[in-house]
Amino acid sequence: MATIKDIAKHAGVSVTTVSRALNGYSDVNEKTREKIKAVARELQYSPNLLARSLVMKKTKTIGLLVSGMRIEGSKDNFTYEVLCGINDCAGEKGYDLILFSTNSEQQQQKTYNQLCQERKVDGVILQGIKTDDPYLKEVVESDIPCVLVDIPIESDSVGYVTTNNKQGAKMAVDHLIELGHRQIGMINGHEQAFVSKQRLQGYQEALDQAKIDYQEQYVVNGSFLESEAEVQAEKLLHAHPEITAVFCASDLMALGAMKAARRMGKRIPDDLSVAGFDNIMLASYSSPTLTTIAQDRYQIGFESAILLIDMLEGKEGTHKKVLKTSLVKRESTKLKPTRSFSTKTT
Amino acid sequence: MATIKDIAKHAGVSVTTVSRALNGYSDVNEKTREKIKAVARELQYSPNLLARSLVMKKTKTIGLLVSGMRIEGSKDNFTYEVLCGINDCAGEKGYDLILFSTNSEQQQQKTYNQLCQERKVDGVILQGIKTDDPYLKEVVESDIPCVLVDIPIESDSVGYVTTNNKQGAKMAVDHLIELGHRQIGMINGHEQAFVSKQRLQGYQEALDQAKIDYQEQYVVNGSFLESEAEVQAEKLLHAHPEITAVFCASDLMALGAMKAARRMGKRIPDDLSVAGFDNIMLASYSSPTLTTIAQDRYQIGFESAILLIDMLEGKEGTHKKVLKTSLVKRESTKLKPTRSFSTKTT
DNA sequence: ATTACGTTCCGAAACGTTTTGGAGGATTGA
DNA sequence: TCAATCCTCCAAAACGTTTCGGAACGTAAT
Repeated sequence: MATIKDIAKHAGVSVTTVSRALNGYSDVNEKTREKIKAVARELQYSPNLLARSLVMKKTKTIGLLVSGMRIEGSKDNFTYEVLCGINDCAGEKGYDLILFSTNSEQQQQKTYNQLCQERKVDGVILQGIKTDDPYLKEVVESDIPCVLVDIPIESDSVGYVTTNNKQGAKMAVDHLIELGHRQIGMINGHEQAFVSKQRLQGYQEALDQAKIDYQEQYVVNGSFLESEAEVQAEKLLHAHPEITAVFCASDLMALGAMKAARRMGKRIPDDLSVAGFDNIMLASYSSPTLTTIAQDRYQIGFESAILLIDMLEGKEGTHKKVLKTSLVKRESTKLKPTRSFSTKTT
Repeated sequence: MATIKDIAKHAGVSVTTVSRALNGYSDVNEKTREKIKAVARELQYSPNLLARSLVMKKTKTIGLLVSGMRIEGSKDNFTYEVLCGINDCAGEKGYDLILFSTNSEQQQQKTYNQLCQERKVDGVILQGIKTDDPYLKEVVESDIPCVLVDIPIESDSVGYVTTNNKQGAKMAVDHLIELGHRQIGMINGHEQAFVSKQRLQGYQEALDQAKIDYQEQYVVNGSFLESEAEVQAEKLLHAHPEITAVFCASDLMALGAMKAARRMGKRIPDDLSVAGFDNIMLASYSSPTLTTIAQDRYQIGFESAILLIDMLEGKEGTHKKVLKTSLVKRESTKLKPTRSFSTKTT
């Protein structure tokens, strides 16, 4: 409630002096600075950031544009964990987060630029948008600094953070190959996701390296949905009963695939090995527990915030960060059964 | 970039007229209004909300003070799902959300009032704070409109949304009693949570109604943590081997309890029935799947936002909302085994 | 005595809006 | 014809900051 004017009046100085005193400028006598600080404390003064931002043209605010802020996101926790990372980093560096709800109609009504300019955010982090999202084009054309999660686009004003999806996928498939599998299916996400392309590349590279021919019909799309993966897996396994292992581009889809397999009377991992991607919470609670590629969603968020804030504060350097993955071996993958009775698990 | 002044210049009118035209006032000729709108479109004008808020003393922004915004929150998804609800409702009503990071040091450095006054939020929703949190006192003393999640405090400027915890707990225990159990333990949360008190009341009421004596030593605290619940459950079951069923104040703790029981050689549900509270994702994926009390976290968030916005817009009426729960029967609870071989499941 | 400089302060403009209190002209009613 | 009313429009103040340019004064150097 108390403004800088009130302080000026009480302390018998000008508003200029109050402002400069409170902001630590050197051209104010220490005596009067103390006096001013005392008055400020007494009046419970807290600066009006709106007014400050208006003149400074900085809001110390970063916008968060999340496309998948829905309740279904509860299964994997991608959005939430990324958010935690962003929040922690932003908090450390003195930035506040403002959430843009971009659900349904709003998306059409206000353009990306309008959203950002109205609220005057210093920069933006975008998560969960698809490659064909109308926002994406706006983002790269706009000159508002922004960081994309899982979309590899880089320019003066846009950077990105992602996991090394190709390497991760390759690790998963390598693991299946090591276990003796040669007929390995893949359940991918959808065309509108960069990560899908990259994970497919990793899958192909692993096969290639093991001198296994890539078979297009071994790869189906499950839209990153458990239910859709279930039906696609069933189709796939029916059409190609020779498949003994399947790599899924997400854990959720792996759970769907396991459901399908079980319904078809295939035991996991004895008849079919399944590997996922993400290492979500459920992966360690499902039965059997799921072998998967771990990606650190919290760190993705944290690094995104670091990257953005570095950009905002004019630090030079590359605007991208690619995080490592790791293989988490659990129960859902196993040595391929051979005619000789070798059924030892790894 | 373009301001109201630019539009005024281009359209040959005053800024007053531009403002009034764009905001739909009636004292501007339709012809000139159209002209102004056209110019605004052409210049890609978007209003500076900072400036507007400064003079209007409304920011159309609601603050979100979340205490448990940590990565562990990934297991139950309380925070995330509440957030989704808030976000959706706020989006519908034209409010944006600003996240206050209140981690560690920040908490001491800035008071609740400072946080809110600086950013000039219209109102606040608080989630995950404990009854002994320093913020809580500030909240009730402050006159900034706010809504508390799961803390039943009501006044002119503060309201709350919560689940009917007592009723929910009673339903769970009623269910166990119906299954024939008489020795029923409880693993509660901790003293700093209102919900713990309420769930304990529900437990007691159910026992009371079934004419079962309440035994203090049958109730232990697991701090809402899976690990802590595991050790407390083990102690409890060791000390009182006659217990055949246990009601846990959260699903996470129920999972911990099941782990403990299994390690002690008790089969679930054959030797021990376990019921939880929350109906988190994991409850339907664990094995055995968990009988639990469902509470709608999304709706908690949604209703919180409704309540707050109603308060902000001056709607009269009560400032509280208590949501219903429902019992979800799954595999972890079963008829108490009797001497006669009746082991039919419900 | 004059100049130069350092310290400490302040007035006023600026940021981009909304809103108050009218002004000017056209229309209407008597 | 005069007054009242309506329709359009506008100048200026206000919101709470920061910052530019300089003022006032004292001290040190010449």
